[in-house]
Amino acid sequence: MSRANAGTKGVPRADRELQIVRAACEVFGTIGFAKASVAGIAADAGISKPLVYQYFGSKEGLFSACLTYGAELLAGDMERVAADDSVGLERGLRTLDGIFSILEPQPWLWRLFFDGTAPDTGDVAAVRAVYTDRITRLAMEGVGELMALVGDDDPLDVSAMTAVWMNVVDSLVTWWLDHPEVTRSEMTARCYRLIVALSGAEPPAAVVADPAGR
Amino acid sequence: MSRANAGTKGVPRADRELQIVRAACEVFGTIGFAKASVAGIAADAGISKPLVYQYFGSKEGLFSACLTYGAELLAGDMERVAADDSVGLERGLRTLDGIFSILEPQPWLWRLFFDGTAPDTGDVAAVRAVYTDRITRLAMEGVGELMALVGDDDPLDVSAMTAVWMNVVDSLVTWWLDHPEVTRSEMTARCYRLIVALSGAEPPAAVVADPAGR
DNA sequence: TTGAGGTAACTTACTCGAAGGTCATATCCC
DNA sequence: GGGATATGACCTTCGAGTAAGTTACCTCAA
Repeated sequence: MSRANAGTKGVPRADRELQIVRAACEVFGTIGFAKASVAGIAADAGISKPLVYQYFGSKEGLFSACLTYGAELLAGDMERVAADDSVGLERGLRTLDGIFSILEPQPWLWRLFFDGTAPDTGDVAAVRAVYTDRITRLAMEGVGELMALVGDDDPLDVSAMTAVWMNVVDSLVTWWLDHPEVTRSEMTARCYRLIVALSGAEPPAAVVADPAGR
Repeated sequence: MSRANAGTKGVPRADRELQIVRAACEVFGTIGFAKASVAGIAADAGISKPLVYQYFGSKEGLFSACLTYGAELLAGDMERVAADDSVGLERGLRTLDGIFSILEPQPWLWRLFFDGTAPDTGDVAAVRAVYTDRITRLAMEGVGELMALVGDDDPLDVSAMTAVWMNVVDSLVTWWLDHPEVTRSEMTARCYRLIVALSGAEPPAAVVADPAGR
């Protein structure tokens, strides 16, 4: 008796893992950890549930892998921007544009990181802590520079403003997801205008060719 | 044979419903709809699960009631602020302070509204739509005034900025929850300073007696 | 005044389905 | 044969929702 596709030593483990992780990222990032089912993810990836468990051990293990995959992409890009010599609002804009470029083909990656239904213990928490540290450090560095420019160096103020900044990014991405007809460059231009509107001062405009967004 | 406390016609329905809703708000707002269990909420409220179903019909029905309870409090206060004659950043600050005053004794109410794990269909969606409309209208009105002052009246820009503003509020509240030693008045003063730092321009300072927050 | 019936408040003990996780087995390549 | 890739069928747990019964208060006729 032959089982469908059983034993087909078709795909090397590393490739299969990546394929599963990509499918899982979309599901987790779209409907959240709690609502996602492993069987559904396996079906999306075109394989069976036991294979997921063989490779990732548990639903949490799979989520950890997804978190690592997505966060590494984002944190890497933010560090690249931070290594440039831009400061203040320009750095903020460049960071936003980098995030948009990564999220353009796979917008759900962002929500992976802010998923309130994911476990906050064990391996998942550890992975998240690593990347939260890396990203928060970058954000706080940038926000600190900005606030020093305007003369406020109260550490708690910087802390609160960092939280605000990270949520501003979150809200801009979320808004973008709700307006799929808006392109990445339009979105970056929009962020430029909003920042100008908020701050009054014009930051160097090197990031966007045309602030009107066309 | 006597069942524990069965038939004790202790509490009128309206009182009991309020008691259940309050307990449920805390649970839903703290761990989210998906992770919350009706049995757990019943236990917290000090009653049994079937009573919840008798009064609210389903888990979703209970959540709808919670949403209505919390959103009515918040929307009511925001409308009160909007009815004042403050504009621009001052109105933003007054709105924040009003939100803080409501959330001070029951901070979890805020999360109720932004819970991504709650169903987005049926009664819950309808209730949320009603309050989203009410609150977004107010926010967009305030943000629109502000952006008109700086000469940007692009509707999509106003829409995006409204999303940003609402998430800024969210992030400030969340930051506050993570720093329980900070009092409401300190928090309002902090918001004042952050807004000043962001905008450069000083808004009328009537909301806070001492911007240094002491 | 009393007690019988109606009804609201409340519970224990269950059903049932969905989803996490496991087992035994099949196929293929070296 | 041995190890890697893969699966259908199963077990188990958890939680939403239900059935059926229990107690207490209220009303009203005799």
